[in-house]
Amino acid sequence: MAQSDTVTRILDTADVLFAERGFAETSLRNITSKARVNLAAVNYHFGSKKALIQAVFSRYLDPFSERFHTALDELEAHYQGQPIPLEVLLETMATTVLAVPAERNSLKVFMRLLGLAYSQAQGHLRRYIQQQYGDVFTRFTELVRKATPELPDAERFWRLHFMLGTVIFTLSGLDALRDIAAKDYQEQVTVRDLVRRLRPVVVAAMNAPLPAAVEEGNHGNAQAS
Amino acid sequence: MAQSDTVTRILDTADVLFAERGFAETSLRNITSKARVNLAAVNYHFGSKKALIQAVFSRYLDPFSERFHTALDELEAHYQGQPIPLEVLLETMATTVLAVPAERNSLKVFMRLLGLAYSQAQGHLRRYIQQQYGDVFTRFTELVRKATPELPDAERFWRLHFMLGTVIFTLSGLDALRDIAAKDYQEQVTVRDLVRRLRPVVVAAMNAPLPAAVEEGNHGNAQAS
DNA sequence: CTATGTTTAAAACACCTGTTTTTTTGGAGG
DNA sequence: CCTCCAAAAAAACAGGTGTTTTAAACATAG
Repeated sequence: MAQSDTVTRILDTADVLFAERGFAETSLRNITSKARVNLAAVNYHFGSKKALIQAVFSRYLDPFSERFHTALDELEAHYQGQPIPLEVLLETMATTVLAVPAERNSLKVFMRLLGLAYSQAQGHLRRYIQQQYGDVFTRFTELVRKATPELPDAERFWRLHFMLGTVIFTLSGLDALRDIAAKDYQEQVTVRDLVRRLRPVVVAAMNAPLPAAVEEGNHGNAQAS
Repeated sequence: MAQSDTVTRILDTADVLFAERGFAETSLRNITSKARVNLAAVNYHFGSKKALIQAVFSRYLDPFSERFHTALDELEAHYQGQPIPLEVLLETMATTVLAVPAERNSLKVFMRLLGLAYSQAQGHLRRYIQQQYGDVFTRFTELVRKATPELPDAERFWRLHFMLGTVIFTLSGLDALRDIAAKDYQEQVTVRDLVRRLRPVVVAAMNAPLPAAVEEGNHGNAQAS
């Protein structure tokens, strides 16, 4: 066996188990026993469980960040300062996202981690991601801004996050949704199929008409927080 | 103190903590100590932690289910067999969702609980919800079906869940998004404001053109699962 | 070969988990 | 008064958690 075969086996197993059961519900003993590796190996090689989770995370985000940067480089070179159409930008992002975990079937882990990063209340994971990979996202949103000049900044911000919610929710809860879909319709969906379905929806959502101006009157559904 | 003040205090504390940290990350000792209630009270009054989680859900879903049924009754009576417009259906749902947790500021809790129910892999919560409240959802989707007759069933199913993801992600992670939004734009958004922004986006997403038919060729982005 | 430093293995550690059992409390009805 | 019983409190239980320590195996350089 190779020198750091243990590290790889831990990462691969953790990857699968995190996706199946979540982070808190997956114990180190679960991981190490399934990976046929000693329990102490995790703390030896990674330092802590939290660091293991980040390592699993980096294995997705590092290649994604790199590939997405070069993909955007190519796009910008091709369009030479002209605004890149929204469809092209979205397509590029989808392609890059799907290309990263193509070898494993663990797009779900990627999405779940992303979802966690946002939903974690104290938000230290969010800040870590923002700090580590924020520049790619900033670059992307800037290109989206040029592609949709008619959209107010705040509106674009929210719509992008609306769509982020759609993608994260759908792909991270894919197994659950697949169960429901399989019961009602016979169809067995693939991720490719889902992306095909997402495309027109996202484009239409981004290009939706602007919301009506705010009314002053309270129509009976006030909500404090 | 009233007789079952303990029960209420447990429920109130539990749903705040569940929403903040998730189910697995929230211990009974966390709940009982913050609620200033004895640890054994949870198992005494609810039977188990799992039953407590379901009780927290019921406190939101029972009133929601009831109100939504009567709201749909009124709509059906008014439209007398004619298809109810999609905008009206969505507006009714939004109104009902916002009406339920109006007394507390816990729409976030509600949304986060729903999101957790979907993302929890083992899915016992999801099955409980489907079993307990499936009929309201089925009734609603049936009305949506009549409102969008041109949409294939599977397509409508997925688009409804896309939008569910948008709403759950946005409202459950509202604090995080508000933080980001407040930093980049000065604006301080309210839930009302967000619903106003969501409306045209959701409508446009549901009415988006159908996706292109599947191509046979592999364009280099195959994805196993 | 012997030393050296890295990786694995086994055991122990301190703590936290949900649940159960035992004990005490505090009012009702007879 | 006293019994009775639901509710609360305190304590114990059995098992699981992440992490650390101690000991053995291993490969590699001198």
